[in-house]
Amino acid sequence: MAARPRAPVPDKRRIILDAAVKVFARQGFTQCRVADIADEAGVAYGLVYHYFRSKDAVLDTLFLERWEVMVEVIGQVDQQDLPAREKLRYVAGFIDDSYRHDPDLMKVIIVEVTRAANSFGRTHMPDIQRAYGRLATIVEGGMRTGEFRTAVTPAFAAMAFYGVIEQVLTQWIFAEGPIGDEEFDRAKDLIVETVCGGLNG
Amino acid sequence: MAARPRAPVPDKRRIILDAAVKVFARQGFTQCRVADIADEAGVAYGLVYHYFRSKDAVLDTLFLERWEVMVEVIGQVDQQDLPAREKLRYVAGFIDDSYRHDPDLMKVIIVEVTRAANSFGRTHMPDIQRAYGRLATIVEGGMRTGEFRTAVTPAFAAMAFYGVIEQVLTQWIFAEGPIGDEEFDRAKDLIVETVCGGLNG
DNA sequence: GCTGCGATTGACGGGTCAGTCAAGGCTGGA
DNA sequence: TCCAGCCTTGACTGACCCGTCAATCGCAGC
Repeated sequence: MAARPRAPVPDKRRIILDAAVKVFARQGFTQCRVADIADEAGVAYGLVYHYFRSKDAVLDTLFLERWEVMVEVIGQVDQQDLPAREKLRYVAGFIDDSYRHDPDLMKVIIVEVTRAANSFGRTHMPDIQRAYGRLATIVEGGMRTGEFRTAVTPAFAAMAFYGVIEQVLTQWIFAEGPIGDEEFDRAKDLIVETVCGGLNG
Repeated sequence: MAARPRAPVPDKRRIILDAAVKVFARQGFTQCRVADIADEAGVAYGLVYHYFRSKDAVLDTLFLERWEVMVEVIGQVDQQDLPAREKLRYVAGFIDDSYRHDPDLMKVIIVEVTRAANSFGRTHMPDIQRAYGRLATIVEGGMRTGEFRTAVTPAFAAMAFYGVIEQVLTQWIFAEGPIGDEEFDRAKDLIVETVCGGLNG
């Protein structure tokens, strides 16, 4: 694919997407108006509709852009020759870093999509399931080598693992101030330690 | 408090609340109109505003009604003389049964409140935190007796535990058909087995 | 039967907002 | 310089919906 021939310098489409992340994170998808996105982007109202079919399409684009990267990463981690626990640690670290790098985007993805059972969560269910499936494959590998117990199914373990991660992110989302670097670093380890090690002594 | 002197037989307030659960679960809080609630309840539009200050107040009432019971139960379980793991199992079972008994209500509570970081989740944060706090107390007790490792903090463990439970419910919420009894029964054990036992062999 | 009052009704006001569209701007090629 | 075509603008349309309110209902007590 050749470099895009047009788009002189300011990629308005990108500017609109970035503005939408901010606005969706601040006000929520439903509460915000398309005019808010346009204002945040410093662009006319109608331009949003030049680049996107609808308000929904803006969120769809944001979600897919990031989610597909994540699914890809999970798949690639599983290709590596590593203990399953290390693979999970890498995944937890990736999601953790995603939040650290762009908390607004992750907030939007989690709050407006992966947990929105009546709207975008339903339309993107196949994408979400794909991520679960790949996590389950990692767990399954760990069970095959005897590294993990088989007390629960790989699918259940994957769900639990992802549930813990989302809950950690949710805490951060609800938190008032910014999160410190130490907390980000610690979280990766705690997530894996909890899910793999368990509470029992 | 004496029995309410009025309210001949059909408690319209209750009917409206029950109808709201159905409608909120089916369409989501934002997507549904107050008229939908009134229609579902078989009641005039204005009556909703006779019993509730606003559409928001209907959801607040539904949430608090159930959430306060849950917080109370968690507190009482902790009073019992049981291993911490059994306490957690009881809590998981209670939430599990809550969903089994009234999936629509639990769906509404989770989707529209505990995970709604931009609206009701924020206003009810203190209530939600209270539940976390009580779970953490249970874990802390388990650590004091040596039953649980102290590899993670009680607060983190409580969060992880609750995260797994919510993720299980979320799966059910997203599922198309009804959930079988066996699956409900199995879930309680799997949740505790995962969080307490861990994946490592 | 009459009166008082809470329960109930549903049309309406006022405001909001997604998406459309016609017009104007800008740029690069001829 | 001129033209063609995409980029950009923002007022406008049509629809939607929350909450109000004036009117009506129906029961309880007298």
